[in-house]
Amino acid sequence: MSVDLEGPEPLYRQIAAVIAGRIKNGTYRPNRAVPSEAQICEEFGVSRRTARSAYAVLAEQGLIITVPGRGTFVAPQSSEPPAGP
Amino acid sequence: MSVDLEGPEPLYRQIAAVIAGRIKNGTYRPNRAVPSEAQICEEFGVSRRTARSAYAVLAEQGLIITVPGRGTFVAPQSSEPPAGP
Amino acid sequence: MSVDLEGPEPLYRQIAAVIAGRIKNGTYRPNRAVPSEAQICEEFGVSRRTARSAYAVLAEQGLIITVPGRGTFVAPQSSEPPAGP
Amino acid sequence: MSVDLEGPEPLYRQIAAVIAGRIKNGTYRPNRAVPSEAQICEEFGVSRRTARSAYAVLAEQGLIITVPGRGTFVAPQSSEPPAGP
DNA sequence: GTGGTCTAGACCACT
DNA sequence: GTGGTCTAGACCACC
Repeated sequence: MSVDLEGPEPLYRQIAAVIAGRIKNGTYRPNRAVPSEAQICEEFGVSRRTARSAYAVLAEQGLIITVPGRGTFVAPQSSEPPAGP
Repeated sequence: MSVDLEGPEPLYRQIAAVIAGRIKNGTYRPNRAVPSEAQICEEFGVSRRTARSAYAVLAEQGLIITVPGRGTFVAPQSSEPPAGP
Repeated sequence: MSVDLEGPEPLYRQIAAVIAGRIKNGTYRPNRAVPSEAQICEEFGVSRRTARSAYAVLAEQGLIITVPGRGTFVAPQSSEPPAGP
Repeated sequence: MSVDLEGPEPLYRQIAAVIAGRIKNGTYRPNRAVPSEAQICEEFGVSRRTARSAYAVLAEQGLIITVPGRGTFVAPQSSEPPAGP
């Protein structure tokens, strides 16, 4: 769940992977908020720039959507929902 | 740990061998950075071109990987890790 | 250019009318910024909510457009431009 | 060909539009370099951050491709070539 | 020389 | 509070 500051993988990609994992395992659920950019800065100890880059990756993958002034949310039908019928 | 300026072995191969040795004996560990090209230039007193050639050899052997904008790193499962279970 | 705190007209409408006047007489020109919400607060001594309400009126009239992260601007071809051909 | 620093459109989008126009009208031709990020900074008087954002837009549209250490280039079959058979 | 990554800070509208 | 935009600076590998 943590990132490797000294590893070869860019920080923003590591963070994106961590958040993507939480979305896929149901920690963050569809139509619910993911941590704000500021919270990402705190949790991973990175600048806002890096936090935004991480979320840009996830948005490009369609996993999250951002709403100016409101926040960032897990996309409605992202990947595999944690529970079926 | 030094190089032989007058021997038959090309400088860049001598340097590559030194670095490979440090990787194999655990001085440089998997997923951690090796010295930057600039640091190689300083340590061995060589040009940047020579430093690059040395790292090209190591990359071809799969010992290191380079990541644009982040640096050069020891490959994840390179050769023998310094400590077992 | 001032507002009437005791009159029947809501503050935000009075402010909207003042700004609309400045747009129409060319004080604020097309594609140029109008005062930020914070500046409206200062100039008229109102709360941010009131400033926002005033600008909401102008946006509804098509006189201004807002761009997240950049500011608020006079619409491209708003009403009567100050100078003809 | 210039940008409006005070207009509502974000700078990076204005720059992206200018470069896209030059690609479409043949000023910049397929498989040829577009201005480097540094040149964009100079020509439009913006920071490198803004220059990169502009090129990110064009890359997303498939108009350009970037090659680390080499430069940025017009994509091979971008849009309408300026001359037919 | 090139682009890729990262930091620390700012101001804006929006809720 | 939120995200969107922008600046000024840095270090890195790559050519």
